[in-house]
Amino acid sequence: MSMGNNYELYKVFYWAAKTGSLTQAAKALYLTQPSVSHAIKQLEESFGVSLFYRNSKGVELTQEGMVLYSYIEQSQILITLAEEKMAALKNLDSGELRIGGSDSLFKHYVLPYLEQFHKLHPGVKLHLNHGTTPEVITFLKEGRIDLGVVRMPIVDPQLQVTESFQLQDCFVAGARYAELKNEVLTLDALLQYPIILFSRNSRARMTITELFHNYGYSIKPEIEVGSVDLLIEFARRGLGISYVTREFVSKELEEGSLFEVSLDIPLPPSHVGLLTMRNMPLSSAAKTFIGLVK
Amino acid sequence: MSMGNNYELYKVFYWAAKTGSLTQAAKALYLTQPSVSHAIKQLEESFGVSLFYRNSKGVELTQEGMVLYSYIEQSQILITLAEEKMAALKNLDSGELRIGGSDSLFKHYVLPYLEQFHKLHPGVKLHLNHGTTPEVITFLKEGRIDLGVVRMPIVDPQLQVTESFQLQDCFVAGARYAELKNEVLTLDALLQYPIILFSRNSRARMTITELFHNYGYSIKPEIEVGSVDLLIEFARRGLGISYVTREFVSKELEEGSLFEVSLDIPLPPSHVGLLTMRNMPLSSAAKTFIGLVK
DNA sequence: GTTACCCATAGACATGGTCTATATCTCCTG
DNA sequence: CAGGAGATATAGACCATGTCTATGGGTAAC
Repeated sequence: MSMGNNYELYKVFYWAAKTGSLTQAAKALYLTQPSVSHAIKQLEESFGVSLFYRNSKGVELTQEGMVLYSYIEQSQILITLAEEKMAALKNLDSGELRIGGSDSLFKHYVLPYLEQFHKLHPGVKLHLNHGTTPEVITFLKEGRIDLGVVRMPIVDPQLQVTESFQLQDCFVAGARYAELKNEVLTLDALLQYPIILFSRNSRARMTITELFHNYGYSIKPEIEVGSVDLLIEFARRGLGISYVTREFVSKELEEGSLFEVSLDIPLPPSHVGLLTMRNMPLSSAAKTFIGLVK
Repeated sequence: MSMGNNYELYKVFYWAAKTGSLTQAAKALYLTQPSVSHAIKQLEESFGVSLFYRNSKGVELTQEGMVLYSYIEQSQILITLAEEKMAALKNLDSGELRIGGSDSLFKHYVLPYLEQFHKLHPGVKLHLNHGTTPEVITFLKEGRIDLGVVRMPIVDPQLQVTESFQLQDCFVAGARYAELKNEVLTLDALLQYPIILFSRNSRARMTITELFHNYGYSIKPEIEVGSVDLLIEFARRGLGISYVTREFVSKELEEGSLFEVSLDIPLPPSHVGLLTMRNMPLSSAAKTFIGLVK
């Protein structure tokens, strides 16, 4: 009575019962007939019960064998489904990809990659969770997202950071300030104009504030807004000069509804990073997506 | 991509996921922690996917691991149920016993054993299929019954016969023929009385016919009936002398409503045999029942 | 009678699962 | 901050056991 069989035996039993032949079962399992015979015997001895009638045509389940089969069949089917499902997850025929980040980064930066990814792997469900950088980091640590897309720099020993893309922030203005189009302004000159900045707690805002401070100036916005779309819109309507990421206004720059205001100092580039948990395995979907971005 | 894992790995995975700890899983499976660690790693490599996050407190399922677990959990539960069920069948806490035979043998011979068996193993369902000897043999060969209870002799190479009990056939009469009570009749004398026999195709009928034939007589019944009950009833009512199995009329003999008619020749005993298929494994229930009878 | 197809058995062999020993990491505690 | 407790990972040795080949026996069909 050593209950607790090697579960491998059930696989053999399943095929023997299903095919009604130890020989056929052996072929299905890429084994030899004696191996199957031996396996069935082991099961029978462990249960102390005969599972098959042996006859010249093959084997047939006994009453007890049928009882066992009724359980094992379901069990084996589930395992087969599990293996298929795992293969699907691996091949990205299925599964999900959960990304966290800010709306503007999603819209202007992540979207094309997502489209590409979705085209390649339409079976993978996409979940976008928007939030601020600290929120995204929390999501990551709670396992609610697979990766985060945020502005650099991030310093957190638990996080793996992949700097993936460089963005260039700049000042832009609309037709109202057309006279600045071919000028190169000093900081002092710039500050004569009304400035529109992103709200106080954003990384871009902190960066530009610090930069001006280093040059001995203090930048105080006329207008503060909470979304990149508003930064763009206000600049277009001539309410002031907006500090935005150049890549996010490429359309407006092309069509001429906005132009870049040149300065006599270089503005620091900002980096976008992909955040993942360090020492945590990535899902196939996340791995593939990151590969796509790089 | 060598899909087709050793199913034993799923058992390990199940316990690791269930306990949230490789160490605990190892204890549950009577393995060491490195063995479990190794097993999980094999699964992960075969799927090309991480199944667990490892942390200092133990392990936690990844998204993919959860998917796998949702299948494997059911599968393992089914296997556990299967093993419990098989143990129950072995212990005769469950299962069924299917016996074929004639109604009279059931009533007069098998019943006490069935009662005893049922008392010992109330979980085993009993199925009685009545039929003639050839029918019972057919049932056996078709696997519709586990064993048959019939009169001997049976000659069939496919059948295993266990002679289990000896019955003595005899002639009995009722009050109407009270004058024979202390007589010892010759066959000749007996044949002066009306004889009641079982129907033509029964083994008892053939036996007695042949016996008389060997002594140079021909026995021709006044009345032929199709059941033992009628044989008894007719004799009691004085319609003639019935040839019955003594053990089947023990009650009537005791209470005096019938008495045995002695003859000057010995009547051959008849044997009841338990029939099973030769070279076919017996269910636990059948094995136990046969043991009980012997 | 003979062929062909089953399953059972025996015994040799080698794969691979399991072990011990050790490393590494994290968390918690004094 | 050092050190202990407890978690998993790794390396390497060993031997159990699963698998094979070879063979036997039985039955059905031609």
